[in-house]
Amino acid sequence: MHLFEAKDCAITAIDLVDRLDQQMNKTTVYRILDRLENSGVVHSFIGRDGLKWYAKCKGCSSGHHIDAHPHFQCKVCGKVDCLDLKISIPEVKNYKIDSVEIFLTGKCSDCTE
Amino acid sequence: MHLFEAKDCAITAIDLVDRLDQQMNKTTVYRILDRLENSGVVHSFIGRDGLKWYAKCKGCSSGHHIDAHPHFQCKVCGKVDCLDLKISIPEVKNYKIDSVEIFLTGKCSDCTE
DNA sequence: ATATATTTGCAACTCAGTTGCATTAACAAT
DNA sequence: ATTGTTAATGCAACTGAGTTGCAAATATAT
Ligand SMILES: [Mn+2]
Ligand SMILES: [Mn+2]
Ligand SMILES: [Zn+2]
Ligand SMILES: [Zn+2]
Repeated sequence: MHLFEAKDCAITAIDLVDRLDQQMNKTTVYRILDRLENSGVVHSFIGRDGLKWYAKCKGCSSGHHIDAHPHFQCKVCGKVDCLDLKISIPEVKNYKIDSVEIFLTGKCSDCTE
Repeated sequence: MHLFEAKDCAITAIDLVDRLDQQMNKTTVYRILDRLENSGVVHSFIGRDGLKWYAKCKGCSSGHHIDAHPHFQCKVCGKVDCLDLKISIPEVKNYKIDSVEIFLTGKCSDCTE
């Protein structure tokens, strides 16, 4: 749909709105993001600040997301990455777990001196 | 500070504001929550909807939170619980991980027929 | 009693995200 | 090409959680 998903790290909705300000309306950006998410092109998650982040999917299809990976935010540069990492959650008594969302924070390699 | 932390599951800030509407102003509720969090009485986290949730701490002290536990939201009743469960995150190359936030969704025991 | 610091109420504000509606662009059928 | 139908966009106004500034009220200290 749109090429602005060439980045391999995540980006906030507002950041996209800002960046595309000259090219399209903010409502349009949000609607395109919705469509991209529904069609399995991007996935979204909520950061510790409550903002919505988007990143491109790998191997998801329309209506079926398989993005169970953790996300990592660097406290120094603020960048958010999708981690290609499988985390297993043990069975929990009295709880039937369907989905897992993991948000890590720390320091990325660029910011480690 | 205030007694409304007798619940053992989590509660949203807006829910508290609503519930205390007759007794105090919403600004006051938010400020008390801030203080309670800073003093280690409650901890907060962001739900999948971007809302802020609060739950009482166990063994945290002023300025030092040790709430590394996962949170679970039931898709049916919407209730959010703190899980007394330790999840280990493996080392990840190029990332120095400081904090871990885990949000699970599924079905709680009350809602399993 | 008086001065000082802390807490509260209120209104106005911020800001990410949404909604309604009119306009435009894309697509099909004739 | 012309008309009709559908989907995509722009714009402005709205929503709702959370914040801020400031004045009024309470509490604490001297
Ligand atoms: Mn991701
Ligand atoms: Mn908790
Ligand atoms: Zn970094
Ligand atoms: Zn339930």
